[in-house]
Amino acid sequence: MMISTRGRYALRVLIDLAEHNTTDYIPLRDVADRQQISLKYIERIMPVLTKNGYVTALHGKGGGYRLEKSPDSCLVGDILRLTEGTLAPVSCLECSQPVCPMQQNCPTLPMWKKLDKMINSFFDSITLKDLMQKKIDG
Amino acid sequence: MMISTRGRYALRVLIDLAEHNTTDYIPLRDVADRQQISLKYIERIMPVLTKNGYVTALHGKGGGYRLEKSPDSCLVGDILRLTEGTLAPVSCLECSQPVCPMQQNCPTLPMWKKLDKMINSFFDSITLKDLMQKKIDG
DNA sequence: GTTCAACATACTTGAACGGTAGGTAATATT
DNA sequence: AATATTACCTACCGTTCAAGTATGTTGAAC
Repeated sequence: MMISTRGRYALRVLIDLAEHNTTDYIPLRDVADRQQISLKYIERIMPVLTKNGYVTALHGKGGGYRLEKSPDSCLVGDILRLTEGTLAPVSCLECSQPVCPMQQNCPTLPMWKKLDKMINSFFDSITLKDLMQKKIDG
Repeated sequence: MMISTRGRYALRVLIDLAEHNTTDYIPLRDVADRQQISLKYIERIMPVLTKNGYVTALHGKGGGYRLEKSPDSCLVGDILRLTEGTLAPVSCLECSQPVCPMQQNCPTLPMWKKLDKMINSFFDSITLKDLMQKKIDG
């Protein structure tokens, strides 16, 4: 599996925040209920979105999260890379992995690289707004 | 990770067999040495390629494997689906998984479906011969 | 100062990956 | 016939990761 629940949940939370956008802060409890996602699990994913300016968080009563960017300026690719770490379809392409001994003349490596580029530019061509407007035809 | 060593090794073994193609059978030992792949591990991957007509196997002394199809008739997509089981980039798309409760109006599902199609047709547009001729530009 | 919410840390459970070990079946050579 | 060689089969193993729980601590509003 290339894209885990981390990235998928993050997208759904951001969309949910956008759809219920007010000047108020929205408690994650509400989002989790609507999206049927474990609250405690998604709680651990949110800080990375806060630190990168996608949302602001407010502690305490009346607190919660508020979307800080307009949905049409949020690239799905950026959000996924942030939450997933990498979108590489094979471990050969991850810098964390030890270098493959066959890398120099591996006949398949160019194919993985090309796919990796395809995947990244696919996600970079889609914004949160596109998803909300169901502009993507599966 | 979407594509594990199973599929990647299978491709490399088939290419290796094609590159050393003779009328003889080639012992997997030789391929494993050249490709620096664990013999015992790849041994377990081969039978699915035998059963699907990609290679014929001969037991005993002088035995081994022989490629049965021409490299330009072997689609990378077929080989990967055979060895990996599925190329689905998210678990939502796997029929083995329980159905997602939000599936009906999930705003992200069409995107995953579109990506899935993209990935499958990408691999279906590449043959073993293309890989051997390094026709893919990463 | 109590309540509510974000944030932090540790732990758990299950599955998968990537392999190893040992044995059996089939074929060729001697 | 015996032996060597090779594919094939089954079981096991160690590590990592996904996904989620549990239990707090910090910060803000009332």
